[in-house]
Amino acid sequence: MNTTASPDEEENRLIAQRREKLAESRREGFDYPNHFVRNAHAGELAALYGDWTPATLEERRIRVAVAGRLMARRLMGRATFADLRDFSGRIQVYGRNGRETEGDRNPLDGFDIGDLVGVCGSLMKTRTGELTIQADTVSLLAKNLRPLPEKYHGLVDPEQRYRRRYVDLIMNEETRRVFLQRSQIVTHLRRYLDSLGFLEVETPMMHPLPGGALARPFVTHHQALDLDLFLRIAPELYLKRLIVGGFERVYEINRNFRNEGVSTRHNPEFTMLELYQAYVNASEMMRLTEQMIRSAAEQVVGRQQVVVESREIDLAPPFARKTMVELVGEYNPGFECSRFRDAGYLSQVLASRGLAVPPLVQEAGTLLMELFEATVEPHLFDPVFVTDYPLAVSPLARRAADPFFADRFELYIGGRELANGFSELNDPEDQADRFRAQLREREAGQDEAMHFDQDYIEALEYGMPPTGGLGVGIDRLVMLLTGRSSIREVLLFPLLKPV
RNA sequence: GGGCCGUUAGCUCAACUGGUAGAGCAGUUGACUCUUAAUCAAUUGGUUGUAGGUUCGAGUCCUACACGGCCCA
Repeated sequence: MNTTASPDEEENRLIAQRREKLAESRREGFDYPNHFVRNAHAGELAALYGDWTPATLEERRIRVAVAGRLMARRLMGRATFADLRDFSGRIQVYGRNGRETEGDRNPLDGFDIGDLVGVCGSLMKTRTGELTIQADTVSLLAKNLRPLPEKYHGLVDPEQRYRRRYVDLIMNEETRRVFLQRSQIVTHLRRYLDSLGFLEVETPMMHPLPGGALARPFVTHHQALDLDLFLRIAPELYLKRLIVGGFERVYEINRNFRNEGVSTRHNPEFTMLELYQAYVNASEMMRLTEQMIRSAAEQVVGRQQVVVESREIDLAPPFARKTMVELVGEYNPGFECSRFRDAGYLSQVLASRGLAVPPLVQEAGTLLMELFEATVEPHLFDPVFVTDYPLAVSPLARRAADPFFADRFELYIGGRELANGFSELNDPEDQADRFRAQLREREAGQDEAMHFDQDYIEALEYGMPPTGGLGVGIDRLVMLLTGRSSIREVLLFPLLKPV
């Protein structure tokens, strides 16, 4: 490993000073020890001893050993107060000259804010009644060489918060809370599905053929096999192979990769929950979706209401259910709902809204979807299941009673698409036809269209039970439940261009 | 991809119509034995994102580029 400091590190005098302090500590025997044993966590002490009287504390002499990061220091002559923080929370440490084990030295002397230290001492209360560790010894566990941001404002610059998330996490309680909640949400979803008898599985992230969604993939290459592979855009086709195999309830929570732009709502890699349940249909998937979201909100946020853009959203089921045509009519005054199959009419409506129609798109279903996305989607604030999606935009979903539509829905909350589900197409001949239609779109230049997956067709030919499927965007769900409006606020390390 | 905004000390921010780059925190030195954004005094610290241009003179005006934020597609 290269241990020479780079030029800019040598230039910064604050870092240089601390390097010198580290060198001094090394001369005194410091060697990044790992033998410090804690007997308490900082944030738990108040609950355990907070209501003891000063006299009782003095009498019982509760000995504690805690470890964490020094977050603040207040020097009062021969007395020093410091804030020590570990994952559980904060405790105040008091150091004073003339304590038994340290001679006339203050045990808190010589440390910098940001240092990781182990503190041994006994509990006491200050004049203001704050539970505090009176330190006998404070030992350095790891040196903070790069000064922390200012204590009051913390780290504010979004770019620095994303690039140096570790500093953001040290400094900002709010950031810690969001990612703690993200973890709790994912854990909760797993428990919830496990309790319903779902089996968590892991399917390939590297696909010889991208499939399961309409998106442009990332390409990678396997050297030994001299084989191009695609980072998966969706696990769907593999999960349904498992349904064929007899696993009747499966789910996967994992990353998908789509080669698209980066924005407040898109990151090239994002996390999806996909689940499949044999012998149920899309209606059952809607019920599962609303119950699962309600339960996540209750468990993690503590209530069924969340606030998005200072508007409260009630997540109590059942969510509204409306058809796409119905909604297009609702948000486009004068729209003649009965003409939804009329491609010419739909093109005309789109044009009158100033929406350019791509030349590739002529099918009524695709045009209806365009119109929906442009004029309805952003307004869907309260939870609503949009049902009756056009078959033309649903190549993996079962036909509805009216074959213009698929038995498919999407859930919208807060103007964002949160979930997508349908009754899975299990007729191999129909599926082969749909793949062929996708191929025609590819040939016409639509590079997000699907490929023909012969192995998947063969899987269906073994017989797949009627199945309901669901995909939930985990990042968006976390945004909803934590009240964040940018996906970067719920990704620990969002993609940024290298500087 | 387009529009608007931003980039100044380690961090958070100032700097009028172009005229000597400042403050708070952090750091350093000193005072102070119950502070908690401790306080008081002194003090160090800058290639103003990068590269050009205009000008007697540019943090400020112009051009390009880099990175980011917000909005739109």
